[in-house]
Amino acid sequence: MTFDLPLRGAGGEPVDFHRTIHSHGLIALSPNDVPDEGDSLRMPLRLSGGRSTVIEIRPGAPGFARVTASGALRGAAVQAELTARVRRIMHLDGDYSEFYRVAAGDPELRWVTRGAGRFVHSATLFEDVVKTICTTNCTWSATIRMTDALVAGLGEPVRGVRGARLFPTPQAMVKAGEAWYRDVARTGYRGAYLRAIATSVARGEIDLDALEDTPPEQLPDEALEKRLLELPGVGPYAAAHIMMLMGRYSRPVLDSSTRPRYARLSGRKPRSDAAIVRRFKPYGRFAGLAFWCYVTSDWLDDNGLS
DNA sequence: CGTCCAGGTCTAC
DNA sequence: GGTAGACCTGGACGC
Repeated sequence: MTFDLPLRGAGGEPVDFHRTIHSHGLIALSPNDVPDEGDSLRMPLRLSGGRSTVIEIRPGAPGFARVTASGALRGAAVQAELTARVRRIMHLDGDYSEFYRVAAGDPELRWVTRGAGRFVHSATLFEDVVKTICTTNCTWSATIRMTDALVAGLGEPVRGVRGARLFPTPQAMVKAGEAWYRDVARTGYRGAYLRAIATSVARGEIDLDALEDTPPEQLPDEALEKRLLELPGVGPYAAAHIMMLMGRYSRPVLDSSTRPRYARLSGRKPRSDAAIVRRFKPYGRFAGLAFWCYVTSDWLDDNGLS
């Protein structure tokens, strides 16, 4: 099944496909992929009715994304489901016009107004939480190794697509057992965190999807952060990171990668976290996103200060 | 071969 | 509420 999706935000703002799928590195982790030299996004999805597919999202006609889903999928209901999934993955229901309004007056971030800054979500928030844990206190190569092991060992195959697997369900991650995390996935001390989180989700003790679907008016960022910090292995860095992946952009992701990046790109000596927070204060609920765009502005080579 | 540390967090003061 | 020390792992270093 193939269909096109208009690339517009909820506020009518532009969405730059390329900048969106390169918003952060997490999206290239297994089982997702950014093939074709980074021009498309491939992602296995579990669908309703026990079906699964691998979708590929690529640039379509100007202003559109082209979505292709593997397998014998037919009918309006499936297309509606896929549309909803892709809208969530690309966060098309988010309104970034306020972010762009502030950025337009910021010479160092004016480039984002062309449609940058939208965070790509994984198939489920659970997947993004697990992957975030796998980024803590280790190198990126270790993150890749651990997520590869989780998918290869516990992910269900996608029928009809050779080699494709879904990200493991919470249930599968509970079932794996302590020894598997230690000896096979080699997740180190993170294994206990991953199992505990998977158990909470599987038992329904925490409903990540409900957290994501609750609007900020009902669940402000402060309260959301508090809930996330209750998860074992989730501290200030991980909470901010997960919140970004939920479209909650108030918290800057401060870690050993972004702090030096900020120092280098701003051409100033390393500054305190408080100074960073001050710099992006004008962005309000988008302060964390502004910081993220700032420290990743050299990821794509054509982001001159236009 | 030993030490250090990477996209931190937890626990114990 | 703020701050040392421990913590799995494995790649990068210095010796």
